[in-house]
Amino acid sequence: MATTIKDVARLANVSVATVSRALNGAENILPDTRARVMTAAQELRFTPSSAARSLITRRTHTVGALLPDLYGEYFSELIRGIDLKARARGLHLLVSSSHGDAREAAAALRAMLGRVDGLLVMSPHVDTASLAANLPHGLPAVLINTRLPDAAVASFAIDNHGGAFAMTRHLVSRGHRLIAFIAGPDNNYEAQERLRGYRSALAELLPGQPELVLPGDFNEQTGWRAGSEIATLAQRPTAVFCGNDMMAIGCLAALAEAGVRVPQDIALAGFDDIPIARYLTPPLTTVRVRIAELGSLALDRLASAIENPGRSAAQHQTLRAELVVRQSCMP
Amino acid sequence: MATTIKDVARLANVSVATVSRALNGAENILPDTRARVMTAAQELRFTPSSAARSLITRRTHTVGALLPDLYGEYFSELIRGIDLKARARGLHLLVSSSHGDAREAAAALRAMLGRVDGLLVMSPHVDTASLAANLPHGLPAVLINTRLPDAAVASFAIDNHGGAFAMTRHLVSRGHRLIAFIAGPDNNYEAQERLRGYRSALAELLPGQPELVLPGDFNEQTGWRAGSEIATLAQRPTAVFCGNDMMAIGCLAALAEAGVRVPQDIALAGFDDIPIARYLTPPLTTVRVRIAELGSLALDRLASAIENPGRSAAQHQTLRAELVVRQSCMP
DNA sequence: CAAACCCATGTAAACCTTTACATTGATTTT
DNA sequence: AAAATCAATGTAAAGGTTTACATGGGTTTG
Repeated sequence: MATTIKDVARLANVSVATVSRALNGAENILPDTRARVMTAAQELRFTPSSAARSLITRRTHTVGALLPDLYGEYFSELIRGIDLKARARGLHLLVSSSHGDAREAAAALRAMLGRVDGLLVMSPHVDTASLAANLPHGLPAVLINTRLPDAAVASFAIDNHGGAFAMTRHLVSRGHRLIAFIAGPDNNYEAQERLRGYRSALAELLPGQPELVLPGDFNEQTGWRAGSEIATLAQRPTAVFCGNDMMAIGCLAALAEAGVRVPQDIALAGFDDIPIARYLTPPLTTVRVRIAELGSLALDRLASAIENPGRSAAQHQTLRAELVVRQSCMP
Repeated sequence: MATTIKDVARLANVSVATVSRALNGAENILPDTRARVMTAAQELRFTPSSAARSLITRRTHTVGALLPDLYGEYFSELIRGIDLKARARGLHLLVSSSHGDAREAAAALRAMLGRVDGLLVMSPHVDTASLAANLPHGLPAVLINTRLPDAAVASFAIDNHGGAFAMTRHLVSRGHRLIAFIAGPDNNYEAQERLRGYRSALAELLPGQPELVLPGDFNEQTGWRAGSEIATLAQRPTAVFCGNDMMAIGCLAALAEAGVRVPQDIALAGFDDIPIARYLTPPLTTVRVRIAELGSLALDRLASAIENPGRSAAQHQTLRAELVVRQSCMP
């Protein structure tokens, strides 16, 4: 690290400009000179100071990912998808997470400001989203699963409403009439959309049939709690649709503990199709969301926004969510 | 981003040095002057260029995490633990992953070089580990779950051998004699240690009893494959000890599919105690590894190595792995 | 053969901040 | 009252790289 471009220049008997050109693959340089520079650089184990470089080029070759949390398979998959593409494009990935509220998110965002060429923001909080909208002008950003109607920012989202609607329809078509729904956190956009999908399907397909919504927060524990409650209900529903797979896992455990068999006694469905969903006992019927793909797409869009700062299509793209029927709701 | 410290200085009617001092909380500055600078900075939405700053201070306030993969709950938990502490200390987190082989890892490591103040390296590949040992002199690093006997680098590891030994002993104490083991990847240090623990426990507690080791790679799929094979075995083992929880999940699914009941027909055990382990049906007996804590500890150590470059204790610390008995091996 | 040109390379400015050192004016000491 | 000290602020160098512009030798062209 102590070795600079000057040291290389001295050893190769050229100027620093030539070293820079050789290392960055400029055209107009004698093959012989380039070779000499390369050798010298290798010999000295020279690594250009990225600080100095980005100071002048105004590029950090880093993208920031602002996530609500790093907990569980969902985000694991998302990061995996992002990282995959980031690596392929030679971009570094700066992650930040665990920001409970919008204020923390704002701080995290500000801290990233000079360090990244672009930003991937996934935030369920509506106010955080609006914050992302007043990003420093010119900093490319892509929103993931966030509502931000008229902002000049590209965004990707899962079709949560459509997926939840399809799942509810599927359950209805299987003869279920009383279908419980375990909701996600109130202030979470995805959770809201899924709940809305459940409700509109009920309203359309089973008019007059009451809904049964239990609170949850997307973690196993609240799924477990809801499952225990359902098991003891006087008028027990014949199907439970969980706002995400994690809660379905918790719910499944609670039901098993209470002696309620899935799928014989009750049908169970989740949302996300996290990798282990198919390995549960019984395998979980769920809505497939290509989470890693969501991350990959978002990063690709961000990367092209960085490369062509001009035409930043503030497009919103929705990813279809597809029904995956497994044994957890096949009597 | 176009606004620099000079703009602030002009607006506040002071020199750039004073702005710098005011913003960085130097002592010797008139409260009135400081206030004026703060106001100006806020008004202009000034954010110091981290490139320029780290160019001169030689600090990036960023740590790099080099991970083998970002797949599944294990790494999700690890990153969570790292991120938690990093945030608390005002450090940014640069992640890099998916490096299949040592060459890729080396490239990732080199790319991080100027960008981080320290490095967290988790690599199962022995050759990668040795690579971490010849890091640019002076760059603090902490190794996680990696074998590197005599390097001058701090390291943390789970007591994989002890955990596997304890689990095997537990199974033996429950009366099991033929205990299968589903191994992790060959070239993975953790996998090796766990296998070694299984073997030494067998040798010590059931001398003469043959071992039964099936290949695996730590993913659900190979666990499933091994489970299917076990189900059809002529002389079926009475217990299966999986090298990690992911494979246990796959194995459980395969056994259920084949009509082999857990725990009535066969006992099942895993390793890691990932969050969902307790929510499986039946809840999984496993070895608890405080994964998030492992990450937190490693980051704390790294942070203190960064702050006190002098006394870099190249200590190796082992984290106890503790048995968690749940219903998957209680007949 | 001189002029025009081209190509490889060198020189130096620019990027933005921190900080050692210089300066100033006020306050204390002799 | 002059000298010494001190605190607040200013000046300018330094950090390592890229790149616009300058330079100079060789080649082509008229």
